[in-house]
Amino acid sequence: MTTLRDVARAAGVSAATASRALSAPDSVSPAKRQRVEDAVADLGYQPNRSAQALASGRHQHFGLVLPDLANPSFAAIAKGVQEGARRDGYAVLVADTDEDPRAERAMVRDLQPSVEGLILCSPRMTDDEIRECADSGPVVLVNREVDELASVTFDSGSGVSQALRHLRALGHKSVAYVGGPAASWSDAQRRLALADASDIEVSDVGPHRPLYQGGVAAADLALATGSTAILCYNDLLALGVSSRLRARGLSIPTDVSVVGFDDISAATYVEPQLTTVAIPLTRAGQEATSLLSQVRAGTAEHQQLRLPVDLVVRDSSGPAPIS
Amino acid sequence: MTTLRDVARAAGVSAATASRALSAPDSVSPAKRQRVEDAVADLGYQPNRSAQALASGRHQHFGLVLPDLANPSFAAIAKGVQEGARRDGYAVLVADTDEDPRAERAMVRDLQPSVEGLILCSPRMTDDEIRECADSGPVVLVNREVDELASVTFDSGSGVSQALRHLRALGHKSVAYVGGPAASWSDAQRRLALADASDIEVSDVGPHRPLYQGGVAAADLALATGSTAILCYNDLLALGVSSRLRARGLSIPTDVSVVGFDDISAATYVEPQLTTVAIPLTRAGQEATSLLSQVRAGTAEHQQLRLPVDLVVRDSSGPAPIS
DNA sequence: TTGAAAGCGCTAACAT
DNA sequence: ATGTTAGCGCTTTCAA
Repeated sequence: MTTLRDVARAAGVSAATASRALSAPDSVSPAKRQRVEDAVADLGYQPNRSAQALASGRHQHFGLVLPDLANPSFAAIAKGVQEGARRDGYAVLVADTDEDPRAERAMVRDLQPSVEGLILCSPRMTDDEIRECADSGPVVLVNREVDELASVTFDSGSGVSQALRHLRALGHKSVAYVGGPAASWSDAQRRLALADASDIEVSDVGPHRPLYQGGVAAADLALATGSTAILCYNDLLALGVSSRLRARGLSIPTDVSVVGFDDISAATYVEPQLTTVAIPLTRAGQEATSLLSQVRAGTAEHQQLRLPVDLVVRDSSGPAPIS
Repeated sequence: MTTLRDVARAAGVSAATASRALSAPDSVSPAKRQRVEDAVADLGYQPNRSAQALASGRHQHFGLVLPDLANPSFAAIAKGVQEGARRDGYAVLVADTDEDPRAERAMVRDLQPSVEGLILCSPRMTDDEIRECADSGPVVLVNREVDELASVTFDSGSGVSQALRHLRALGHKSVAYVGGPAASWSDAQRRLALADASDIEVSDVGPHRPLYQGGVAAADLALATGSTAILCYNDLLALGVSSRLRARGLSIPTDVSVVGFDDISAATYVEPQLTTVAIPLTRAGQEATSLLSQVRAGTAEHQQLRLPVDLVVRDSSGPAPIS
């Protein structure tokens, strides 16, 4: 184990100078800086991160807490967080809560002491719990808004409107909404926008686990509403719905139109390709890290970023059947 | 910031006793232990991880380096690593290399000083580079084997054999192989098994990025070989191949059979559902953490775990067309 | 610009 | 079982 003292000794300078040569090169004479750099290379010196962290109070770690890494939407956000963090010189501690709010709370507590800031992705906790978390350290929310806290969200309202206008233009007069987790903020957002819809009848099919199997289960409920179109909380659900519908002998979009949310890549793997509201997941992850840096700097106490979303029309939506 | 000294003072004990009360409760009298626990609760004490790490040399962090978080196979492995690590009381630093071997090398170097061990998932580096990494700290490989290093892999050979037997039984006499990244160890393994095939003619369609688009591009090449079946390096590729084939007016499995590798969930979202070799991805992640613990303990220097795989027959494979 | 010195908060001998 | 003590390796005042 070669330490900074070894480097300093080899370079014939003090430990302090060696430290400075590495962290603030301009505050050291070129000659000594060079000697230090050479010594570092010679000895293959690797700074001890724990010691740096302890002495400086900075560990260059961000934490990311999300409900499910295997969910492509969250994976995409995680990827964005990665990129952003790396760009800013941070490493990312990832915690997967398996959609469990209790585990979420616990993991936040575990993580918080070892990171400089936390990104909570689609947290399932209550607002109050989230506020508690934010009291213990810098926090940025993704896909959720809580008063006074920094967050990156998506304009779900606009997404719902775009989807509804699209369906209305195709002649649909009724749409069933297959909801996501009851505790989901973005699901609530979507319901809000749905409630505003005046020119189309909306039937709520209730909450579902935001997974393919949930969609399979929801399909029959949605169909029973007599709606000619089905809007889903996310693509996984929409994929499940489509599959079950086809299994029941219905044709998409001839008999019923299906629209999802997220635009995960699997949306284009299926036949017919899924019409969906595209959400800039990866970008959200990147923005979240930038925001987190700002929150730490006190520059963006409670900035709420709302990213635009876009309806991507593919083949799963078509004219309403002539009744 | 409340420190252990504060807790000790509040509990009327020394810092050492407070420390012990928390890390080795049995080495402290029940009375004092209780007082310490109360003080911790009262003051809301959170240990400083950096200080613990510096003093003890253990930071309770594992590192996970993988090519692409957005790839469902790697996400599944990451999820397993998460679970395993958490079970063992470790947090996980994740680094996404974006399939870039250079980035991979750099990230390993960055990460290594801040973790107690590294899990390298499908590394794209050369064997020698990997050995270098292993010289700087405990390392476990996933989906790759290097002499003398601990690893968790899948029995690709058996997977290929199972797929080939299946196709052979269906009357296929020729199969095209759509390969993965040229630098991929598991791709090489599959090619090895393919070379052993005696009762079926194998055409190699060359390496491809292991993504849906790669499959779309590969489909025409595969078809041009005149094979009646196509085996793909992974499901993403198989999905892309299937899609392109359908677009060209071919029917699966009537005209051509398609078999993938991995059994990602999207394999069941599509029509026809994909016949594929199921790989215990999440389990591999868990096993990797266990192995890493053992490697650290010196208990499993170079254990090489090879997990069994299973052909899952669905609807994308069928009898060879009558020529 | 440089070095000496004082910790950061904790753990781990060691002595009791 | 408990307290005392001495660091872990680094950063960062403070003086020079």
